[in-house]
Formats: sequence, structure tokens, C-alpha cells
Amino acid sequence: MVDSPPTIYDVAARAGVSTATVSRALNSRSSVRPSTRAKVLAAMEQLEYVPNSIARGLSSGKHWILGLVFMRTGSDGSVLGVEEASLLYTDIVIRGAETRAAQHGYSLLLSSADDLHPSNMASLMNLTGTVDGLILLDRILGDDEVTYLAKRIPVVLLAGRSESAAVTVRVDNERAMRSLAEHLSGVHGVTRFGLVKGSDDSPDSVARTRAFRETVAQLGGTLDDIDLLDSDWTSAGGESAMQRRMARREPLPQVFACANDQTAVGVIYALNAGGLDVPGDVLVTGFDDITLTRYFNPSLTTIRQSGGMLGAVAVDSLIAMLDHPDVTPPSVVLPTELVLRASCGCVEEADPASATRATVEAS
Amino acid sequence: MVDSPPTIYDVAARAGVSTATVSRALNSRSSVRPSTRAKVLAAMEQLEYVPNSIARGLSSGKHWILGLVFMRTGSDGSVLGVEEASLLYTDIVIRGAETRAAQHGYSLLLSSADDLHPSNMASLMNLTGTVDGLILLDRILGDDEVTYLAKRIPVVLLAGRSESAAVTVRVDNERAMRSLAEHLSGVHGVTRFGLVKGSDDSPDSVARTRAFRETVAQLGGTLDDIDLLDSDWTSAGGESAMQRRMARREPLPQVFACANDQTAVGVIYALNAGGLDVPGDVLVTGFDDITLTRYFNPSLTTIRQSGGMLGAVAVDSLIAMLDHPDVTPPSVVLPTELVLRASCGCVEEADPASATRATVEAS
DNA sequence: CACTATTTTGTAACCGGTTACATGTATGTA
DNA sequence: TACATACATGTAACCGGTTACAAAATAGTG
Repeated sequence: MVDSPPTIYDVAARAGVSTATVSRALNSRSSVRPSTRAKVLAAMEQLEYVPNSIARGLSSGKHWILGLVFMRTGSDGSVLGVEEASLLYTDIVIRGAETRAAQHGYSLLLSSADDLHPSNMASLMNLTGTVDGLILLDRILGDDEVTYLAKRIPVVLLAGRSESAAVTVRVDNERAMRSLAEHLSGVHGVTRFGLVKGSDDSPDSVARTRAFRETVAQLGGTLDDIDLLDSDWTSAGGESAMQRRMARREPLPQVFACANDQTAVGVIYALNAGGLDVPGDVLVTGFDDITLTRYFNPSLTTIRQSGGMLGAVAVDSLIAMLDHPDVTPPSVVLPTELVLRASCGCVEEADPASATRATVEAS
Repeated sequence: MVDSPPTIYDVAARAGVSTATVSRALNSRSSVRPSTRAKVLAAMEQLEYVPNSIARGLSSGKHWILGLVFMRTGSDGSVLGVEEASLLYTDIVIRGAETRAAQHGYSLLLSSADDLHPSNMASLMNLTGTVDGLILLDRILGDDEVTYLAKRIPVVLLAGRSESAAVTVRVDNERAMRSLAEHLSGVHGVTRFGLVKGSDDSPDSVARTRAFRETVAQLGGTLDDIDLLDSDWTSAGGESAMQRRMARREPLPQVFACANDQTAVGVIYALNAGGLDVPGDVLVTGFDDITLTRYFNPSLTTIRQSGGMLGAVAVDSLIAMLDHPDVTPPSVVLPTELVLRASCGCVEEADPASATRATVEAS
């Protein structure tokens, strides 16, 4: 059913030239006489020739493929686990990366890692020959492994730790959490803070937790251990974390800052189910500013980060490394923006679809 | 900085054998003396040899890569456009496909198409040599193009039209919309229906619209043209569509069935903004059952489809075609499930995270 | 027209594996 | 011990391109 496609030899034979000439006519590097090129192109046309990019990659060493490796967050690896963990920020990053890669003529090869299992390294090494460079999301590998990998192939770390040898692209979690805590303290008079974390193996979650904690301390507020809840980036995780917290029947803090928007949604749900009003009784904030939670009631105060930009910048950095192997591009820290909506007690905005909303440049 | 990795020749030289023996020791097809294999493995270990999968692919014709092509929905191709259109159902499908592909040892190569531009075909043909098979989401190509492509490489259509020559995997939009309309009519006594469509170039949207329209007619209900709203799968699209509808100041139908959950969220927002209550004044339903809208207030009545399963089944079909080139696997229609929640006027469920929710097997 | 410089094209090696076939070595049997 | 047979390994062609180098064709110059 699938017959073997024509090769460059077929084209050469048909055009009455050598394969070298066909190759030149295609890639138009060297000079080829116009009449010859015409012959070659005509032959390619007739044969419906499409160059085999694998073969091309083998000899040229250039594959026009970038690898993107991400963690299968909170999933047990089953397909159905996908549903629960899905529609997370990772997807926006992937889309952004793909879009930018496509603009540069690259394809994106997706590869997910289950956990920090050592076999990840082996499968990554296998990609080594297939892709021109790698983007690693989250904490796929240990620092030494990243360093080792980076010696073999250009690597960009997305939301990784910056101590690594590789180029890192991330958002400014520190500023973001600081501006959030300052807003809560300064505008809403919050002194008792709560935090719902993401997964502990995520550098983003760790950084956000630490920055928030430090700022709270600087502001003279408190963040008790009982109000530091573990979760897993999902709504269900946020909901059950808050259910457990409420079951302890200790007074709640004035605010729960959540590691991402999905978590915040689950937290709000649990609070409402417990008879508490947001923002009347407790304030809740998110992180990411995904589109849906703007339509939530109460609309979610959150920290906007551009996941698409994150992916795009990572691709840019990687391509820069490919184009200039001798220059190491700088690590990038993207800015964030505090978006004030109803869930922190700020005024309700007019329309989620409009761009006119109260924002504060994280500073 | 990146030094060239060891090849099979280096390993062969080090182990004192030929490359053929090294290859056999690796792939363990033919018999290799245990002592020899040990020598080879030791040499590979020492050199940190990783086989080049590109070279392997060239000679064996097997690349262990599946291509997944999707439309960059509603976006202008810019990275920032990603944010608006993001977190759509496509992402769940992609995740599901990736997960299943990984289980079979395949990687997933992502490629997005801007629109029905003819250049899509060209770039797809380029993938031909890189991937073992292709999954096409939505309406990337015309029927004849798909047929042409399928002659060159195994192709599975995801949510495509079934008239095509290729294997198709989709959900049962017809049954889903029928059971929804029947529920609305039978249980809630709806006679005037409204519908908010997805993009017109999506087979899913077209199928859902048609099935809904037909069932409404069979039930003796009405679906006026004025209540058939155009949108684009996004919340913002749903919101503005409903705003425009309300601006016409004609009486609203009793329900708006939306093409997906995101749209429903936007629609509800616009209705609320106009002073109308859901489900008190108007009923609204979605499609997909994404996790977040279970936490919405009102919780969203919707039709559950497993996007992860969709992607997984597409991968399964494709791999089946690769493993048995002579057998054409059957097209697959996955079932859906009507999930009754508050937005259609059914009882509020206890907890979104629990599995106990009122459902109706679409029949 | 002869000779050199330049452009166009061909030849063949190479990228890094796999594998058909040939050859060499270890077993079993007479 | 000699010979057939099975098994292990080596040789070399091949996958489909790219490209260094050489050769041929063309253009330019005295």
C-alpha cells in the first residue's frame, strides 16, 4: 500500500545529472546553471520527490528538530491520569515553544518523563542523536546529569534551578511572590498568611514558597506551618488540601496564596463548601492567569506569567546556541505581573475579555 | 563544547570485533557468544556509547517517531495568541497521545498547521521521511490530500470526517448531542433551544451542530437561526457571542448548548453580566468535561469525552498499522457520557473530586 | 588562438548504523 | 580422526542524502 518514495538518485537519473547537482539545485548553496536547475526541478516535480530529512540529517548533522522533555505531573502514567493533570500550565509552554520553533523551521519532539528515575537519562541520551537541542521542563534531571547532558547537546532548562551548568529560562517567582505579599499586607492589611504549594519536586513551587515565606517574614506577618499546605498543582489537590486544613478546626489565616490557578479554584471550592465566603471570609490568590479563571466567581486575583513566551524564549535561546555554538546565551528571567481581581478583595473588573484590568507591575 | 559522541566503529575497535557484531550484541536478534557480548557491552559502557537513532532509522527504515499535526486554533500564529487559545481540548489529546506513544516506545513529533493553506501539504510531506506515521487533528487537509498522503505513510484522522480514505478516530458527537437534547426536553421541558458553535472548520463542531439541530427537530422543539451563535471554542468567543445575542433584545431560548466547556463559561459570564441567572433564567451546557468547570458556580452540565483516550486510541490505531501494514484497522467512535450538574437545572453534586456524580450513559 | 581564471558538474567518500552473504570456528556423529 | 552441521563472526553493500576534491566546461585576457 505504501510504495517507496523516489530518492535523489531517481531525480538525478531522470534529470541526467549527478546526485551532487540535484542536491545543489535543492539547497542552492553553490552555483548551478539556471538551465540545469530547471531540469532538476522539473524532474523533482514529475517524480513528486520529497527529500528524506532523516538521510539529510545523517549527513549534515542538522535535523531541524528540538526536543522538549516534561514531567507527567501528578499522573500515574495511565492515559486516564492525563485528564486530571491536564490543562496545566505546561501545555501553554509547549504550545508557545512549538509555535516559535515552527517559525524558525524546527519541529518539536515531545518526550515525557515519569519521575526522577535514572532511566530518564538513558532515554534522553537516545534523543541525543535525533534532536538538535533539548529543552528540559521542571526538574527532570539532577544538576550533574544536566551538566553531563549539556556536554553532548545544547540544553535549555525551563523553570529549572539556575545553579546548573545549562542555560536557564524561568519567570521571576521571587518578585512575583514579593509583590503579592506586599499587596496583601499593604492594601488588605493581611498579617496571617497561608500558602498552598505545588509539587515539591518543582523548582517553581520551591522558589515561590521560599520567596513568599521570606517576604511575609520581612513584612512582619506570620506563615504558620499548619497554613503551609501541600498540593500537586491540580484543583482536586487544592480542594482536598483545604478540606484537610479545615478539618483541623484551627482558625484560618486571612489569605491562602496558591501555587497556581487550578489549585486556587479547588481551594475556593472547598472554602465555599465549608460555608466560607471568598473574599468575604478568606482571600485566595492564584498564579499563572489562565484564561478560564478570569470568568470564575469570584474572579481570581493572580500573577500573570506568559507561558507561551516562556516556551518561545526557551526555543530562542536554544536556537541561538545552535547558530552560535561558541557563545553561551544568558539565562533569562521573565517578568510577571500582579493581576488584581475579586478574590483578594479588590474591585471586580468590568470584563474578562477586555484588556482593561487593574494590574500592578511586579516590582 | 560539544564533542562528537562515540560511534559503533569506536565500540567495535575497542571490543576487538566488527561493527556487525556490535550491532547484533545490541539488538540481540542473532546469536552472539556470551563472552563476546560481554566484551562489547563493556566497551559500550566505557565509551558511554549511545546508538545514533537517526542513523539507525536511515538503515532500518524505522524511526520510532509518530507525527501529530494540529491546527493552531483561533490564533494568528503569534506566541501571545497562544495564551488566549490555550488550554483547549487539543492539549489533553496531545498528552494522551504522547503518554500512549511513550508506552510503546515511540516519541511524538508535534507540528502545527496554520490553516488550510496548501503549504501545509508540503511541510507534511517533509515529515514523511522523519516519522513512521501521522495523526492529523481536525481538518488539516482536504479529503483528496489525505488520501494522497495516506498512500505514502500511515495516517490516522482524529476528529476528521469519516468519508476520507484514512482511518478515523472520533467521539460519538451524534449520540452525545441527541442525549443532551433529549434530557433537556424530557427532564427540563425545554422547547426553545439555542446553540453556540465552535469553529466552522472543525468537523466536531459541524457534527455537533447538525446532530443537535436534527434531534431538536425530532423532539418538536425549535432552534431559530438567531439562537445559533458563532464562536471559536474560547471563553472570550462565547462571551462576545452572547453579548451580541443579548444586544438584539429578542427573547432568549431556554437553553444554550455550547460547543465546549470554555465557550459555556464565557456564555454564562455574559448572561450573568446581563443580569440573568444560570440555571434560573437560562440553562447552559458544555462539552468535554474539563476539570476546572466542575468547580465552577454553577457547576457545568456537560458531555464527557475522554480526550486522553482519544489520543491514545489514535496512537494505538497508528501503531497497529505500522505493525501490520496489510491490515487496515477499523475506524473508532468513542462513547461519550452526559454529566448532569447544576447549569442545566439538575441537582448540585456533592464534590467535584469524587466520582459520585449524576451521569447518564449517552444512548 | 593559447592560456589562465572561473564557474559548473561529476566522482566518491562519508554520516552511523543494519544486514545479506561469506567465512571461520565450535559442536555432533560416524 | 574426518566430515557434516550449527553457530559465531567478519566483509561489504546499502539506506539517502551532503560535500571535499577533481575534472570539465565556460569565460576572460593578452
